[in-house]
Amino acid sequence: MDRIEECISFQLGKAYQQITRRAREALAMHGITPVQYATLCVLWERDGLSCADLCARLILDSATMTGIVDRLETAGCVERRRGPDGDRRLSRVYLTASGNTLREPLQAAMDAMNREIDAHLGQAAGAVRRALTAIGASSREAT
Amino acid sequence: MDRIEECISFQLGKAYQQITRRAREALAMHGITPVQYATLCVLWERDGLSCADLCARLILDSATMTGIVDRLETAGCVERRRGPDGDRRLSRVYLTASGNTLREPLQAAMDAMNREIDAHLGQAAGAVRRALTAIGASSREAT
DNA sequence: TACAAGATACTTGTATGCAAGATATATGAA
DNA sequence: TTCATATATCTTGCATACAAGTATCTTGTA
Repeated sequence: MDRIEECISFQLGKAYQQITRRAREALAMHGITPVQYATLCVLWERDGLSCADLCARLILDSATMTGIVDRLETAGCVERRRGPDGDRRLSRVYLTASGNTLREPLQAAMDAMNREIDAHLGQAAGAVRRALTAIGASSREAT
Repeated sequence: MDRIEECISFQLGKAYQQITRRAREALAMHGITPVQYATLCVLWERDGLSCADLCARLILDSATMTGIVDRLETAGCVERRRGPDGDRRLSRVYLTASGNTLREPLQAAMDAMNREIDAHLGQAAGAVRRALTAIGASSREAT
């Protein structure tokens, strides 16, 4: 394990870097970043989630989530609402009309990219997906 | 591809996030970050490289490299030297005694982690490594 | 030689990502 | 009721990561 290029942690990081770069380019014309897309994705599936819900789903720190929602709100894609009735600590995140309009083009772009990666992997795609999911889940419950 | 968890780009990102977290914990006692370790790794193999050499090897932006070398220099692991003889644009990065002392414990910690990941992947390790390397290399030359 | 073009490192601005802590709110026990 | 504790979000500080631009130096060419 002398050369850094032979470390699986390095290989994983560079693969991630490359995919992120391509996603950034694919989404740039809409002014959305990859992480912002992931956040919108969860909201398209179920609107009005709290920041804590989004953090759990996207496996992100609450400090990171605050900034992401801040920028999505500034961009006019979502808005925070703190219900005067419910728990006033919670700030629920709701899609705006603009946020919903982005769904079709963004999902089309990202689906195309993900399909391309799968095609690139060929028969190994299933094994790679299982391996990545296993690594991602490993010892997260042990924390 | 409705749920973000099913996108390979998301799975890749979360696997990377998990590995980075473990590497950060393994290196924290030495005050070194994962990227700083990768930089030292390259220098242990060949000392006195320029920033451009390090950028090419680690596939990083020169702006990122400046900050990493800054912090390694502040930590006393390396020092920059601009030869009065050679190309004065170049600033070569040299390991200090302290930087060399870190080699054994850091490589031991990271080798153990990488072996653990490989063991976790089992028979799929080879295919996963090849897939990650292929993704990492894809269309980088096309830029 | 003198200048255009390229290379090298650095700076600035923005966006994650996490650690640590602050603030406001809710909830349970005494 | 009242206070300790827990929760949800936000703030601050630091470390990547990249885009865009700057300053300095080198080199090829007229």
